[in-house]
Amino acid sequence: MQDMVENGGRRTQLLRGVLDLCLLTVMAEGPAYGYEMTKRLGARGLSMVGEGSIYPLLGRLERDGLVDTHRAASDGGPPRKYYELSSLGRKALREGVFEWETTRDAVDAALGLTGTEVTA
Amino acid sequence: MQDMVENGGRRTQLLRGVLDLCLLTVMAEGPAYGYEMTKRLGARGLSMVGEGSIYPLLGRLERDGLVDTHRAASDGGPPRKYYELSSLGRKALREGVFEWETTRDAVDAALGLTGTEVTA
DNA sequence: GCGATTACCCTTGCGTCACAAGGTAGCTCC
DNA sequence: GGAGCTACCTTGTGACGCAAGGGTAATCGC
Repeated sequence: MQDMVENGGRRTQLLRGVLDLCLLTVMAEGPAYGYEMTKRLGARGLSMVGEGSIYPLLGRLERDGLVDTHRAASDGGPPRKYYELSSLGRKALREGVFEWETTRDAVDAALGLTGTEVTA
Repeated sequence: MQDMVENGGRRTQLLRGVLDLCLLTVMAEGPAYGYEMTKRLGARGLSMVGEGSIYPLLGRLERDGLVDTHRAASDGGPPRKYYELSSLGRKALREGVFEWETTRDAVDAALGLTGTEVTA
């Protein structure tokens, strides 16, 4: 039950406050539905983000007016609920990414990771 | 009461899972006491990390055996409680920083920030 | 002596949020 | 009819950053 503590407890914490941005980014490339987004996130390196994480999150985004939704039949299975960025969502994404970059750099500085890195 | 929502709600979330690493990093440069660390963190760009955030955290680090502590008189005020990395803490710091770097890069990728940046 | 200020410690309660687990519905293929 | 996939959603738990509030010791001005 607490295997998450053994596995990726820190990772879980580290994803806080960015998962919504990741989802918004995925949508920024076109409408998407929940089940699909878990896979897309996995393909981008966020391997372990499951449905239990994103559906509540998507609900919040919808409630806050950051996304518009519509349902459409799927070729095999229950109808899909597509999520799409609203203009408000686009703004939130821009601001959120900025906050991420700022905080990320501050953390890197605090951890003494500045400059020594990389970037390729 | 919810001004934190207006101020830095996301920032608060973004600091989750890294604040302990920041503290451990500060200690890695030598023993330090709580009150001082708030200032040192501020000097490193983590401006608004207050005592209410770090004392519970320090308690956790101590409980988990990542730091050793001792008290010593101060020149003016109540005695200071100095925190110092244990070897277990040094290990946790190394691993934690690695997890931070990994997750940070995955998030950057998910947000489409790869390569285009910077570093200066 | 006494209030104010500063350095320094700590606890309580709150709210957010990622996640595991569990549940439902529709379709296909055997 | 059941195995297996897609696809949706809810409930409960736990972690943890933080504001607020409280306490103690030294110093300074009066």
